[in-house]
Amino acid sequence: MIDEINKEIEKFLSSIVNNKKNINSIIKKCSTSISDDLKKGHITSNVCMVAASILKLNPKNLAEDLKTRLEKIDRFDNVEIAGPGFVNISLNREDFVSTIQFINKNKDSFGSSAIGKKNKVQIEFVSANPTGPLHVGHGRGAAYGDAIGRILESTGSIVEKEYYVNDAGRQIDILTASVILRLIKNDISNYFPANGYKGEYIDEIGKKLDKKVKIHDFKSLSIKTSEDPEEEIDNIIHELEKLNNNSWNLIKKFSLKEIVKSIEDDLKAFNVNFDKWFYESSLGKIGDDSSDIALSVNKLIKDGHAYEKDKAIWLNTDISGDDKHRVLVRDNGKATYFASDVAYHKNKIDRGFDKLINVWGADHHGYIKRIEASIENLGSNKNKLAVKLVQFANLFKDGKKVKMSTRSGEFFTLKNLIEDIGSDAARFYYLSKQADQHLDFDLDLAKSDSKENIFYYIQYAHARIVSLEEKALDKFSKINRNIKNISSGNYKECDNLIHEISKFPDIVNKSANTLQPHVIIYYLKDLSQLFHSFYNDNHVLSESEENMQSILECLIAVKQVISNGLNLLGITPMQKM
RNA sequence: GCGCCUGUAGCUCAGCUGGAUAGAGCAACUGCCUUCUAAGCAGUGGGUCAGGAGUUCGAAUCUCUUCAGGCGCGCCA
Repeated sequence: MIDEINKEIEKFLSSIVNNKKNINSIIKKCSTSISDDLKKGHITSNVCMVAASILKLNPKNLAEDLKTRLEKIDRFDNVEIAGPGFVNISLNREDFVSTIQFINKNKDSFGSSAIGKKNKVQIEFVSANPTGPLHVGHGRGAAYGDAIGRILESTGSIVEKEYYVNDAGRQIDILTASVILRLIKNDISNYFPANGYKGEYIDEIGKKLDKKVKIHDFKSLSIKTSEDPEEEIDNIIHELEKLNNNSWNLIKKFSLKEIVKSIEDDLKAFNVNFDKWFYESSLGKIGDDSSDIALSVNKLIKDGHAYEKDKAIWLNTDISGDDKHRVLVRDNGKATYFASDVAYHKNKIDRGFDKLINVWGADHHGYIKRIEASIENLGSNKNKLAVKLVQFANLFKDGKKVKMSTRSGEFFTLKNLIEDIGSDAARFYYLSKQADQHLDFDLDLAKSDSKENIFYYIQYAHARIVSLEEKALDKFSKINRNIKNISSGNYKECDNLIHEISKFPDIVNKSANTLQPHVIIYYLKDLSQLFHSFYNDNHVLSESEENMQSILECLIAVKQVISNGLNLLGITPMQKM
């Protein structure tokens, strides 16, 4: 329908403007869309105001001309000029109402589109270090990355979701040392380094360890304490590796596997599934010329973007406006984490994605420019990469902020959260605010049974419709669904609802274009509000059979839209409450 | 010091590719359950959109600036 109007607008513009360029810039700037409120007609356009400002003409005169053109089309009931020059169009009733049948015919696919043009999009998210369970901070990134994955997929992109496992760094050595030290703690008088991982999960891993792994050798560990805790733990790692290299490697491999598995399980419980788990270690070592990491660094050197200085290798990041050059290979010959990341991004680009989306914690924003520089320097376009920052979420319980400290091993894990309020409510609240802004996550609110709890407010609308359907079937045993009485105008109480559900595809597209799932939440809240209001004003089951046939057809469409919206957020609609 | 983000009703937030009277929920006050789920509905009050300047037919939205808050600025990961 809007396409048809747009065509008419184009015809109109070419009848008053000669300059093709002007026409295009007007079309690009103006918007013709479903009106926010029925008082403004079904469809509204600001094209006359935009055209007026570019052409230096009077917007109201333009609107008059456009109005006379549009009035000739009999699918429109009424065309009005409002405010400074808006053109508001009312469709004829049959067209307006037809959206109900359209929804009920398309069911789950209503709202989906092809605007993604089958572009291959890769979303990398969570990617928490595999050194312990996911905590509530990771949950937000998980909910966000997964939701935009679903939204992009439904709007026609081909999405691959990936978790980057940092298994190559020093953190994994610390993890391994922590497991061993806990296992032999009685033999070395309970010693434990300040920077080791202390959570219970460390003991759990130890308990599961295969009996064939010999920990006996480690008992002879001599501890060199140090002022610098980093140095101290490095010494311990070095000693342990020396005592029994074979067992060290086995324990390391096992610990990593256990943690990755537990992360995967937690994410599954959170309704988040990855297509690929990419291991940093698969990028190889800098000393191996055939490894991804060496190939990347060598290419950068060869192309003149990286250079040696003070025995280290630096990347020139000027191209992205980074404030200084960054080290790829340290003066001791070891590659930095950044070098791995450069290789990883090269790997992603080589896999042929049209778009890369990185979901990062907001504390990494200083890292964006150097990655962009590396992408440009590797001969690709930095616009292929979109980094979406996710701010930390503060957790509130009993009105108080929950303190979290990774160091002490005391933190609210994602698993705790899911057990406490459920995966659906957790996802909902994570997504209820723009991702790059601070979120206060109120656990009490998420469990409360008031209207303030929007999660239940929306679910309640869905459940109420399910219940109405059942009750109506009980009453009439069979319902011949049709929209005759709505279509004829005999029954108009649903009009607000019909108008609202017709907005849904636009909302999904907006959410996809801006990568903001929260617009769907706010939309669902508005739709639910209209439904609850309708529900209170109209006693559906006491309507005539003919009215009820139409009403149910409409409410089933409303239910479908709520369900589709929730599904895009990875949330299961409730059938009953 | 530099960079990024934020400042909208008492509170928590929408609205921000410029557009019609700036919206919701909570809190306060007032109504609505012998009928479909009251986890609901209807109503009242509440705003110099942090301050200032600019761009224009039009600014919460764009630009500059001041103030306030958050975060980041390693040969850590």
